[in-house]
Amino acid sequence: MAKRQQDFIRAMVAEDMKTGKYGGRVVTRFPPEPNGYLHIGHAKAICLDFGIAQENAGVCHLRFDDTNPESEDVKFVESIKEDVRWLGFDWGEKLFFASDYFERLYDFAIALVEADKAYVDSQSLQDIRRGRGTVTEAGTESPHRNRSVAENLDLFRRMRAGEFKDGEHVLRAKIDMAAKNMLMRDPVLYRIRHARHYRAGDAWCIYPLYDFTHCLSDVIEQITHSLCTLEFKDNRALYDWVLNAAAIEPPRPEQTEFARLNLDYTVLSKRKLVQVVEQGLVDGWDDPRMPTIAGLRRRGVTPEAIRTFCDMIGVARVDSRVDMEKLEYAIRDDLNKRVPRVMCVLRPLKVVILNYPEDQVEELDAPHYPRDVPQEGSRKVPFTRELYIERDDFMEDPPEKFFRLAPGREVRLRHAYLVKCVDVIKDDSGEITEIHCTYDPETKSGTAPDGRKVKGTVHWVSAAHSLPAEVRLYDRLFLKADPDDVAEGEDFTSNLNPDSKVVLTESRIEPSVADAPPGSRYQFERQGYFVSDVVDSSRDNLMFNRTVGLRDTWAKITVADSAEKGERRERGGRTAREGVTKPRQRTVADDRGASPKVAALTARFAGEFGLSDEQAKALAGDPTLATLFEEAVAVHDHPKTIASWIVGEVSRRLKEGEGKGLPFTGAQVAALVTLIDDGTISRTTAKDVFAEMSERGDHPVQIVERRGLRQLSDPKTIEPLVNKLVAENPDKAAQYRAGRTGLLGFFVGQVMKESGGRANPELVKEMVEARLS
RNA sequence: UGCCCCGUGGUGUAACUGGCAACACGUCUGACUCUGGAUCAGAAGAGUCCAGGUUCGAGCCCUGGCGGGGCAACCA
Repeated sequence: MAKRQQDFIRAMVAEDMKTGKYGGRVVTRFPPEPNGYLHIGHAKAICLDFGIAQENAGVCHLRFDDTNPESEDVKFVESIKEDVRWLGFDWGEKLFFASDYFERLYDFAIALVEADKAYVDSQSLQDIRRGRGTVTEAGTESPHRNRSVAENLDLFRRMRAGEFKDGEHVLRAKIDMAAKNMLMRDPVLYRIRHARHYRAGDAWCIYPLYDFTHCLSDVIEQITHSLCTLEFKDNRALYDWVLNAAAIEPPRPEQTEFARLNLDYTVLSKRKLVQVVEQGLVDGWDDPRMPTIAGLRRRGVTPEAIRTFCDMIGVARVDSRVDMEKLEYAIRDDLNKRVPRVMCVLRPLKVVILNYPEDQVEELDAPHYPRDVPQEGSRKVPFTRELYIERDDFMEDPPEKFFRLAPGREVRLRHAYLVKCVDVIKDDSGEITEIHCTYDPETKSGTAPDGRKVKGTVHWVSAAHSLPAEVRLYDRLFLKADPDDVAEGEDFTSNLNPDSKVVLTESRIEPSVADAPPGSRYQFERQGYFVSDVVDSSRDNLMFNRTVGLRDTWAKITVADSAEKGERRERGGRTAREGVTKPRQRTVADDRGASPKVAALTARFAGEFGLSDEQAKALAGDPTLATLFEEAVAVHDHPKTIASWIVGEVSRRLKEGEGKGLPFTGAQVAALVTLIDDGTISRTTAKDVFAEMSERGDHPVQIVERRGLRQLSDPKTIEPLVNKLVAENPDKAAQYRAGRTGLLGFFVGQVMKESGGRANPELVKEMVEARLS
């Protein structure tokens, strides 16, 4: 079974399920603020939140994070619900509103005040800002920071009671005005706003802020995994602080961040989307060029395609920009399998079949799907003397690789006869107005009885029977993959693609589509996927939106040819993150940052023990490590090995342990190194022993004896292992002998694993090399 | 400039506890075809930002650089 590749979040959830951290529960939430429309970036989050719940038999809540009365509205609540449902997700009964928690949040706040962990600040907005300091300078404490609990309580209650005007007071957490993390500099928790809330009405005049609301809402709803985007990374400390302050014990909700989606040639920030709509640069929120769910829907994209796309792009912690091609692939892949084919001529060119009877009409059978799509259905297409074909499908003077119609050439009319161009009619200005052809009545099957081959097939409609239609061709909204890549003084709107919408009003479509309801999707053969517009299209006024074009290798050839004539495109080559390294200048001596004491110690370690400057500095810089090192070298005189163990393994341990200290002494480290030096254990084993030592503080010698970890250095013990492995992997052995020497690692690694890490790796390596040579 | 996060083919993601750098999109061949679509077969393309170090062995561990992003709303 090919297991689906897991992203780091799914791996984490799986781990939590395994360890029973939340007793097997998985509860996620999708928490939009009802102040705008959802876009494809939200779709990624929705697929994650709902997807992970689904996969783990959990639930996902839809929670509106509606704590800002000034920007929120029911209309957004409704559109968000519609979009989530349309995407195919179901929140069941789990529809929540943060505004419904106002009373409970207020109680939490009161408790915080009572615990002296929050206070009412009466400074002006400007003073609060000023007092926060900057990223490089600590903030200053508010003069009101030390108000008594009783006074704070009184003030906060009166804030709620409406005794003050907007901005007169705020409730702030009492944390640390000097915190490196700006969010921890006594963040504002509540503010006064005499504004009507779309849901809570006038019940409140104080409103909680995000950092206070979100984490406690998660607690109220018993969320287990609170997933959000990377820009909330720094907020996590505050999230945890509030939970601690509210005395919420684990298992409790935990926040995990992932990278938001960036898509090529479009923008996905609420602010910018608002801007293009409000400046009238697009035709509203559901303009098919918009990356909004509403826009994509109107464009004809299916929810399945969006979900597939979200699966394809994965989830990670790195900012990235996804190719538009990936979305287009997902759309085509889905539509190919499900939509009927019809013929529509976008830019008509009249064709007269000279030898076809004037008033004859043949109803030709045309299947709705090609052979390779397992769907049934067909329709009749009327064939007559006068037809339209695509202007692009005729060239008077065609290049080599042009397979379509040209003077003297024969092509197949899709689902109909072979026709040959015999004449080209032009008007006074030289514009081609009409093509004259003859047809071969023997070729109704689409093939010629005499076996002659035609390379090209073109689509067509009957001039008399076809229906007029408007077709809108949509393309990427921006000219540049990164719309923000602009010259000084310009903004992203200067990168707008002027041709992102091309309206064709002269198009002709086959009559079979006449009665299909708006929103019907088709593939217009050889063109692309289209949908009849849900708002504009009607029986008498057919209008279609292009969802996405077909893959077009002909277009690629044309582009390539013209590029060949002009300058060659630059290919390959790294531009983005080229790491240029300046030569290192710094030495221990000129290390300005270090205190004199540390510098002296560094110099002593380097001099006395012959350590590298880097190593010496690493040791000297941390008192715990320095002491440990001195203890160890006093017992065992191998400073270099000891130093590398301490700098490498011990320091890592120290970081992971988060200030808990080390359960072992320098003497124990020395003992461990001694075991390595005298060959008692392999280094592989030593790491294992070290792990146990730092877990429980046992003496390495005891660990080795108890677990029987002595190194295997006898070739006779190792040989059978090597032989067995080589016998079991004849193909790999052959590849190795053929020169794929990278496989050495595989063989050595396997033997090491087989021996429980006890084999002497050098010996193993030698033996494997000898055995395979 | 302080703190935090992150650097793997052109793009997005994988790589178990250090052990064959994998998958998808895109690109390029070829086959097939009544859609220059789809499908099928195949290929090219990274030695993992750089420099050191530890190790038999490093994308993964350590040190230092470089590069990108986030944070100074009474927004979320």
